[in-house]
Amino acid sequence: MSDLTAFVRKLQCHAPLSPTDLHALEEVAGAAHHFDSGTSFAKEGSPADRVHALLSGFACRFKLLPDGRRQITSYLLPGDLCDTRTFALRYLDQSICSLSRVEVAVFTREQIQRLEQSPALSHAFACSSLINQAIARQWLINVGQRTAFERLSHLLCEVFERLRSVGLTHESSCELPLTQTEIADAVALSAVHVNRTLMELRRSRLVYFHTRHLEIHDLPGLKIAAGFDPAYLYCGGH
Amino acid sequence: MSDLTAFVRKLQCHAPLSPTDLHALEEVAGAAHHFDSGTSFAKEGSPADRVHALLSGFACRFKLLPDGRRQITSYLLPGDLCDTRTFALRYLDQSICSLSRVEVAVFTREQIQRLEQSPALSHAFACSSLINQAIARQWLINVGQRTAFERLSHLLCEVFERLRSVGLTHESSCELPLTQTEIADAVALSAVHVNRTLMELRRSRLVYFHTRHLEIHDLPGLKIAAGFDPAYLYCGGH
DNA sequence: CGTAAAATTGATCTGTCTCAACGTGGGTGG
DNA sequence: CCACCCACGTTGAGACAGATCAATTTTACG
Repeated sequence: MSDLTAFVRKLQCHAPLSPTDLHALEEVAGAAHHFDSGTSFAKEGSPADRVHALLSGFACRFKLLPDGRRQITSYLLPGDLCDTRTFALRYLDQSICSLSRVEVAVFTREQIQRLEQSPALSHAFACSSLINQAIARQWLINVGQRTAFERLSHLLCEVFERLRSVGLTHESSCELPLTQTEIADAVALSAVHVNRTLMELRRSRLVYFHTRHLEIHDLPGLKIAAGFDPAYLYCGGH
Repeated sequence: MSDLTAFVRKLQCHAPLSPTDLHALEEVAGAAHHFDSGTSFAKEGSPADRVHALLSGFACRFKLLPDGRRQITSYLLPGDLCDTRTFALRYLDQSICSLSRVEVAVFTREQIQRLEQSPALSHAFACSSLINQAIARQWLINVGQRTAFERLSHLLCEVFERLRSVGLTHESSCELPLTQTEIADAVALSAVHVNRTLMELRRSRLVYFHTRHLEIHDLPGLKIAAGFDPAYLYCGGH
């Protein structure tokens, strides 16, 4: 039996789930799949016949350019769900790859249809999709307009808030199983410059990131440096 | 009575619409709204109680940073539709602003619900949302990984294909009512550099853009320069 | 026509990249 | 349990794509 805590907690940010809803989710989620770090469990060009929910660990969507440049277009954190309307298109336009050991619930079209008969679940799925779109737009703003320092600050604020909404932070720290290269490909900087900028964040006494562990020393300061407004994450509640 | 041609044509790329569907659309679209260039007809922070479809003209979503930097996060071209699930969230996270004189159909929640009772329309709306998401991801890749020359090439390829799918191109030219500044804020370059790069595209005999009119002299060459793969636009058909 | 917005061009500056070397820590096999 | 190894992180120096600043020209439009 897999642990749906993060997933359920995230959905409950958007709509109160009835015991029936919870039961339906549990039944359908069934046995979760486990994948090691670095596994592409959804592949660009393959049929769009499954929807994934990440139960634990980190994953990402990305695209490779022919010459090797890579852009990570989103991080999937515990509780995150792919768009339930994916079935409308024939094939996936991007791969999803685990960045750590992950636990993934896989839903078929029929299962999603069944779940969406519950207004609460249907509403929560819709919110989830819209928020993912808002996050994607924020990433575009990040990469398009912000300096390296602001960019990293913003990304760290966002990830911290998203993890907090599913209970995966302590007071002001969290696990962040990402290499500096994986951060670099998300914010569109070189790994070298990410390293230098993380140093600068440390020197500014805002953030300390080491061995996949993030400590935020001054969250208000970090938010100001980033120009971070958490409204788009709708973590507050219904 | 407003002209739904572009909108209908776009939906028909995704699902064959029955006469009943067409009739329902026409009835509901009713009188379109007209706005002059530079009008924000949907405002960040305002209640998400309407869905817009652009019938003619150009518009964009954007976000301003406090110090004036602006990122355009998407262009809305004739036939484009905002996500029909917008109602799931309380307020809009971005403004939509016309870039030319536009004609906009406005739908209420009830109208969308009625339309979505048709499986064909519901499917077409879902496709539309997913394609908009794919476009947003392409823009992130564009801004994150491509050089100025590739970036502009890619944007022009994309816009040209999108306009072509709604019949708004001639053999190899189209109207593009955008200033170089508006292009600059979409691809995250300075207006000066957009200008220089457009010159370079011209010198390369790929593209000639002048007085809001785009002529593509070598579409295959432009696609290669851009690394453009139109699959994500699903313009082909069902 | 006159005027303001948009496009064009040149000169200079800078944030970030690239290349290259070196440090470090955790896992593996002997 | 030690030694090696490899991925990851760190640091320095130099290069460059694109930004910025500042004219000047062209275009759109009342």
